Parts: sequence; structure tokens; C-alpha cells
Amino acid sequence: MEELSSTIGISRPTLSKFFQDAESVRNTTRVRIEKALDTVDYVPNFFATKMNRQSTRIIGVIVPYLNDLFFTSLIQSIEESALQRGYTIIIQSAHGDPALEAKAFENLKSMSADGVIAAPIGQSSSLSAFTRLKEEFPIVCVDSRFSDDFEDVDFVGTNNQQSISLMVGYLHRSGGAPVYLGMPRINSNSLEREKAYITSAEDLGFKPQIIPVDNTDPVWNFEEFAFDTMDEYFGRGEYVNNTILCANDRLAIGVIRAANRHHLLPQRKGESSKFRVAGHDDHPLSAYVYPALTTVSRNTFGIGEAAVEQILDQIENGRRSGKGVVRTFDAELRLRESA
Amino acid sequence: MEELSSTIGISRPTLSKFFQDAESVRNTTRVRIEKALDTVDYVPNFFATKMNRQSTRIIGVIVPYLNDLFFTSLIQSIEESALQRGYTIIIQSAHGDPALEAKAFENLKSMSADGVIAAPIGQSSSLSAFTRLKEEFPIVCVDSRFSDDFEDVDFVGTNNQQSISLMVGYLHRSGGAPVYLGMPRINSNSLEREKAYITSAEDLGFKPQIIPVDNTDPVWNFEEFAFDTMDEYFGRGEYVNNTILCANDRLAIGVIRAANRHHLLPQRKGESSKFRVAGHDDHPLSAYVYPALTTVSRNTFGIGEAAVEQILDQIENGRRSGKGVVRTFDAELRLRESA
DNA sequence: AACTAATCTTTACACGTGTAAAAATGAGAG
DNA sequence: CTCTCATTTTTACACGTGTAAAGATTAGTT
Repeated sequence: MEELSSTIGISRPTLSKFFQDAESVRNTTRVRIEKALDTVDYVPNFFATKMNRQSTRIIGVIVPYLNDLFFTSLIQSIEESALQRGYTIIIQSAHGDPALEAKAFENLKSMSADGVIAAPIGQSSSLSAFTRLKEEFPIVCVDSRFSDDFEDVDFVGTNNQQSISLMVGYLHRSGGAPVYLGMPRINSNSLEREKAYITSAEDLGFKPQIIPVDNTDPVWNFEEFAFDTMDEYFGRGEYVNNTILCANDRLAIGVIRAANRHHLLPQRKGESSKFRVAGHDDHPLSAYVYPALTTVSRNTFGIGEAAVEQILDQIENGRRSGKGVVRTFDAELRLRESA
Repeated sequence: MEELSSTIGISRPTLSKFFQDAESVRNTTRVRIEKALDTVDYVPNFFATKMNRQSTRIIGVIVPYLNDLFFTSLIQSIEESALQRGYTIIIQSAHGDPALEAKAFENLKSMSADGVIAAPIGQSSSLSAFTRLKEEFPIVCVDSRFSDDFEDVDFVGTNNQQSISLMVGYLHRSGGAPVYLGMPRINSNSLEREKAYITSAEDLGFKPQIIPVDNTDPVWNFEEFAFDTMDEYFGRGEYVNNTILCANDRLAIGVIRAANRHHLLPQRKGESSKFRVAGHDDHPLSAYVYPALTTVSRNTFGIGEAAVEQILDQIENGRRSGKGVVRTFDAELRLRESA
């Protein structure tokens, strides 16, 4: 930069100012700098620009897994919003491991990230780390809560109560009360949706029925989990005439596969069947399975955008003490073929 | 760090040495440091550690899209290998935009990344930028080549000739010569697989037949593209008795959806149909569509691992001039239901 | 106890940028 | 031309760490 500035014939501080805000230097000098930049290719050193600053304009994003299209969509919308506001995001995947999640927070702390948007795994093993970390920089939880104990942490996610009751209502009036297939207990959505199902059932006056699953070893490959679980039930003739509401689409995709294997679904035009499946999330592939999955679509874009808004609010206006902001987004029915 | 070192009662350089390699300090001092680290939580500043170094131990990873499970799996295997070797990865998504791809390279350059593993989009618009950048730091192309013109760049990917001819051979002998549905012209795999199909057809003595598609506006939502394309053909009664080999599984999933809509697939146990579909890649969901997709599995883990090996070879042993190393991985048949 | 090798301390400089303060220069208005 | 204000230059320091060199200390060996 020193070198470049003397080549152009201006001082280094002026050049530094230019890179921070091109409009902040005089018009004539700006043109001179831009012309010079066409010939040499120079970019300010990322690390040096982030050192010794009050703000790094970095937002950390932590997801439990990268191998899930919901999280990648979320990252995409977060990145888009952040870039618009002049922030850079650093993506960290916890690979489903609470220890790595804690490490991801440490990494971001060592980068003096201005704030962190985290879709937490939320296992007890990282609770103590989180308790400390949430005091160290602004944090917004997205998609799922870290734990109910952290009422002071902002949260942006889906209104599970609304989305589930919307779906349960539709299923109930269109062909019979659904039974519920929950997801492995990996985050707060898991429990929240189950509760929402029970509440909705009670509101509508039917008896909630939750399919018992083996939760001893919570896994992230939902399709396989749901397939294995339901394949066994279907083989014994159980749940073959039910409407199954799944906690998410990836489970539903596994269930549909098992149902196809056991020929539970209408096989010809005009045929009908008592067996139905519904999902939750509007997974990108849910329209492409057969039968196409009836589901509710989460407002992924809105959630990502709101998460950025909340973290920037904390960063720029300081953290408010007391209860954290909670923003939930309603979901919309996507009626397709499976229910 | 200054503060911490005086608290422990040692010098800052010693503490610095400890953080770089805990084994490099005397046993007794190491224990003292570790004990102190339990009480205060201190992590060295990421930026400061990367400044003024010959090596940052950072590897940049550029993918065209994050919303594709192949790329996320690839990232995961790259990250795993890199972490083992003590390198940190920085993920950059080009969002399908060659301009953003070029920007991603600039970002990594400004971070003085030791090297970059890139799954390039490879549109002409970023060619000139790439020509310059490939001289500036070690680059390994993964999954697809940037352009045939860059023979000096290392490449790690799938042996498309092997994978396609494996599949074409199987399809040909098991029920009829396949026609080919290509993917939008977004990268080198697109053309390579098409050529491999033609070669295989000629080897087996049948006339290659490529389904004409509208490629004016290359898109990344393959499922929709394939569905729209084939829905129209099927509606006109075309290709309804063919075996369709798709350039990737996401296309095949769209084709299966269209085929289901037009009732081209066997609907009952025992029924058979002349219509078949096969894919390429072994997408995580390909086993869950109905009928389950017959495909070939790419060695994603091997590819990621090899990409890391190649970039580290360049970083640690210097770049060799002349022809780049090319490592391709064979694929394996995954026979399921669709063909 | 004396020697040796390993480790540690001290000191000093480096990295590439932001930023503050004071002085100098430039542009536009009257 | 002179005044005034905006911009730029100059100078200097800061950030948090790595690292090199020289001297001091410690641990292990005989």
C-alpha cells in the first residue's frame, strides 16, 4: 500500500481512506486511484484491515451440518443480507459435534467477529461454554434455540406452533387425524414440534398419537432413520392406514420410501389409499419424490434476513439486557400429492 | 498474551511457542501453562497469528453453490483432511456467478491463503482473472476443470469416461441402449460426460442419441430443468419407451418425477416397463426417490482427500512447472430400481 | 561438583493496515 | 487577490502476534 500510494503520488492514509470508502476522498484523487488500480492488482490485506479495529465487520455463522439443504439455503440468505450491509460472513460447521461447535465459537472469537449467528446443536455438553460465550459477543440463535434456559438470547426461527397446527388442521379435516413421527432429539425444534402436535390435537379434539422411536443415538441422517423405523412398523402391519405427520421433510422422504416398499400408496390414477404422509420445511426435493410431498414451507429467506437484522441491531445499537428478541415466521401449506 | 504470560510467570515468546506447538516447551512449563489456561479463557488472535508469516496454514475452498449436497459433502471431506494436517479452511461460495467466483479468489488472496481448492464454474468471463490468479498461489481444481486451456493446473475429480462407460455398458446389456440427457452447460463435466457417452455408444456399436435441450440459459436447479424438459417430451409421447441416462442424479430425479406424472414406470409389483432411468453421482437422496435411482457413486471422500493432498504437495514442496497432476477416481455401480 | 545441552528470558524488530493530530495544500466564493 | 473550508500530507503510534539473537537459567549426566 505504501508502494502503491507513492506510485500514484498520494499519501498512504489517503489511499487507506479510499479503500474504506471511495466517496470519502476528493473526486479527482479517486479517479487517479481507480485508474492506477486498473493496471496493478492490489487488495488490502484482510488480516491487517481487521487488526486493531473496534469493528471487524465479520459475522460468524455456525451450523450443525453443511450437508443439509435447509442450512445451506439459510447460509445463502444470511450471506446475501450481510453482504448488502457490508459485512463478511465466516462459515463454520460443527459436523454435529458439540465439541466442534464450541470450537467454532472460539474460532470466531479469535477473529473478533462482531457477532455470531448460530443454528445450535444445543447439547448439554456445550452448555457451559455457551453460557460464557454469550456474554462475550452478540449472538443470535437461528432455526433452533440453544436451550430454554437462555431467555436473554435473541432467537429467529419458525413458528412451530403455527406451522404444525396449520398442517394438523388440514390433515384432520381432509382425511383423518394424523399420527406424529418425531425427529431424533437433536435440537429444540424436535421437542417444540412434538408439543405443538399434541396441543393441536387437543384443540381439535382427537387423541395425539406419537410413533415410538429409538432415540438412544440421535442421528442426522433423517431419511435413513425414518425409513428404518417405519419399514419395521409397516412390515408388522402397523400405521399402514394412518396419516403420518413427520417433524420434517427428510423424515417424510424416508417414510415415503418405506411406504412405497410396502405398497401403501395409491399406485394408479384414481386409486386411493388411506395411507398419507405429510412433512415440514418444504425441502427442495420434496416436490420431486413420488408421491410429491405435502408439507409446509418455512420462510428460509425471511429467517436469514431477520437473523442478520437482529445481529446488526445488537452490534450497532448495543446489546439490550433482559429478555432477548424472539422473531418467528409463519409457514405456508404446500399441498401436493402425499396427503 | 503479554498479560497472561506474566500472570503465569513466563515470558511471552515462550507462551507463543506453546501455542504453536505445545510439545516445544519444557514439560514443567507446559503443565503450568495448561493449568493457567483452565482458569482464564484465552485464544490467540487469529489475525495477528496470520500476519507477517510465510505460511498462514489457510486453505481456501471455492464452490459454485452451497445448495448442492455434492459440494457440501466435498467440503466436509476437504475440511476433515485439512484439519488433520493442521490447516484451516475458508469456504467461499460463488453463488453461480463468475464475478463472485473471481471475487472469492481475491478474498482468499487478501487472506494470503497458502492455496486454493476450487470447484470452478469456468465461464469465459472469469478466464482472464483466473489466468492471473493461478500464478499467484497454488490452485487445485476439483470436480470440474476450469478450462481445457489450463493444462498446468492440478485436477482431482471423477473419471467420467470410466463412470459413464460403466453405466452405459450395464444399461446396454440389461435392457437396451440408453439415450442421454445432458446437464446445462455449466462446467467441464457437462461436456466430458456427453463425450464419454458418445464414445461408449460407439464402442458398443449403437447409435448415440442425445436428447435436445434448451441450453440458452444454463441453470443450477437441475431437477426443475429436467422435469420441465422431459414433461414436455413425455406429453408428446417421445422417449416414453427409452432408457434415459442422465448426466447427474439431480436431473434424474426430475426425470423420474416427470415419468411418474405420465405413468411411465411400473406401478405394481411384477409389472415391468420399457421405460428406465439412470443417474450419475449417487446423490444422498437417490436411494429414496421412487423408483430408487440406479446410478454410479462418485468417491466424494477420496476426491476431497486427494485435493488436499495435492494442494499440500504444492504448498510444501513448491509448484512444479509443466503439466499439472491429474487424479481421477473411478465410480461404482449402484443398482437400484429405476434401471 | 562440574560440565553440557536444552530450554527459557530479554530485547528488539517485523507484518500491513487504521487513525489521530497538526500542518500544508487545494478549490471555490466574494 | 484573499479568505475560508475541505481535503490531503506528514508524522507517529497502535494492534497482537511471530521470530531471531544473545545471554541466563535449568535439568540431566558424569
